[in-house]
Amino acid sequence: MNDHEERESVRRPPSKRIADELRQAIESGELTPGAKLPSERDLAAHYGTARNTAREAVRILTDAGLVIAEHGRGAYVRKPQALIRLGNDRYSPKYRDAGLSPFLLECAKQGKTGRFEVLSIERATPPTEVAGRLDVSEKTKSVLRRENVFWADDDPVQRVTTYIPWAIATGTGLLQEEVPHQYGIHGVLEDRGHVMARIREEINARMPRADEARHLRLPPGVPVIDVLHTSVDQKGKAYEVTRFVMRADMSGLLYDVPVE
Amino acid sequence: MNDHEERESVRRPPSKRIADELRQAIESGELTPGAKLPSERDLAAHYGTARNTAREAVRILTDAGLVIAEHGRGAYVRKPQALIRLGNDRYSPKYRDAGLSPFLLECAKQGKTGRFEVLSIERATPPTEVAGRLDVSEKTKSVLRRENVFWADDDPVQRVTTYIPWAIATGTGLLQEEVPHQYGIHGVLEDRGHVMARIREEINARMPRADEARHLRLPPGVPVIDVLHTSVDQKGKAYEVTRFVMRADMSGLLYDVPVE
DNA sequence: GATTGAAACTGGCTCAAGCCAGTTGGTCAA
DNA sequence: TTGACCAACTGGCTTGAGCCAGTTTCAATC
Repeated sequence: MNDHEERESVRRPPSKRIADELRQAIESGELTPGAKLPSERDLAAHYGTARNTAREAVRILTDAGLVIAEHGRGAYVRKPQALIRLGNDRYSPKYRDAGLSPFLLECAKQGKTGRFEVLSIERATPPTEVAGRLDVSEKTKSVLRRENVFWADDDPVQRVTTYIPWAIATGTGLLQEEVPHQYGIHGVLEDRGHVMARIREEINARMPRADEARHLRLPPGVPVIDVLHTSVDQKGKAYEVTRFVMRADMSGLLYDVPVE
Repeated sequence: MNDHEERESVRRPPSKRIADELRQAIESGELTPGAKLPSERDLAAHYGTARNTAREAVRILTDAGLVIAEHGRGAYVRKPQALIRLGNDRYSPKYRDAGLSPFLLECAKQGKTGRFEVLSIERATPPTEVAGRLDVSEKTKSVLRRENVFWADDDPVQRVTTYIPWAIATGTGLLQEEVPHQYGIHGVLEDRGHVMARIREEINARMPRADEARHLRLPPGVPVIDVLHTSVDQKGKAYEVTRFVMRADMSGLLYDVPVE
């Protein structure tokens, strides 16, 4: 649009530029799932390109699974969908007994050095699937969100996002003190008697989002394994939701974890 | 090309028809991995279409992962590559003790009815990865190959291909008698004292081949889980190689199998 | 013999136009 | 009210042209 942008992306072909803008609109929530995209002819007119070019942009999004095109009707933003659902299970708490997180223990078993990098700790509004599990109060809809990247030697292997209801995070004084990395927030909560079981609710393989691909240094076209954990107490009340996103080719670190 | 074909595929667009022919050439082995495809301009001239149409055909194969296009060099048949490698492990022989194959037992657990359909039993030359494991004699390179489709209720879930060295298949009289379906060739060999351990050597997720998609009734774009087993005796000599290809969304039937 | 450089290839991407085939919503007649 | 039909939309696919940017090859030059 302006000089500045053109200089930076001078070689970005128009089809990809249009796709970028549409993708941005989708990922930012401006275009919600189910929303209809402008028709190919409208896109072409709006961006001043041939219809073929606009069509190519839509195709890029279709290939990426963000959009579904219906002959005669239009193109629509797709509801998120897993490529593979591998199954559900529970896993044992024996790793805590060993004094290590499962990830670090697996790294050690495989002769690698595991470490954490904290990307952010902040107050946030949880995504719907997390809010639903956590039963966050409708008024506040507020959680403590922490994002980590886990490394095995020099490879970024896992991205971990943890969500805890804001009331619990403040009520337990989680924010007032240093959180030991090797246990994570999960471990601190457990020390306070909050967590009794951790349920591995969903295991999926899917294509990574742009930021995930960046953090995990993924080449294009490589899928990730996506695991959603919920931590519950004896009464089944959820205190924590954790999402692991990991390089599929490193998932031995995940799947070698013994099943209860 | 001729009247007959045109009547049958009158509505198949040229781009897809070209893609079909190239795919056929690749899957039949006429174009081996690494082979160079004709250039887009040559394809267009050969089929009497615009270059864009030939280009679209190549793109279809690129999207399907069969071909890789290199700017300035050409398009080449890709070497088969796994999308995801999940890991290696061994699994226990306890299912035989239960008198059921793992598949049937899992079906029962999940309240489904499991059954087999035999597609073929024949003498064949094994693919290289199987020949390598089986250590088949260089001269004959001959195995007994059996192909099954496994059903859970009315869903085709698994396709199973079993390879046994021809000498063993004949030596044990496997061909002279009815092979009990619930055990498979593996079970018959075990009865004869041949099989001591079954090693799950590779677990991959990948896109299905055309025939696999057909047998498993897979919609386009859905990946499969691909597991390669090798059965060995005490001395580590391989007697059988089995390949399981299953719907990824039914793989609970596989992954719920306890690990030793 | 080594280096350079141009020509002849390759795929990447776009344009402007057109026809086909589905979907949708309205109009008009029964 | 119901049904048939048509017009205006949608995406699917093709054409034939052109320019760009990589790679390869080979002949001319150093």
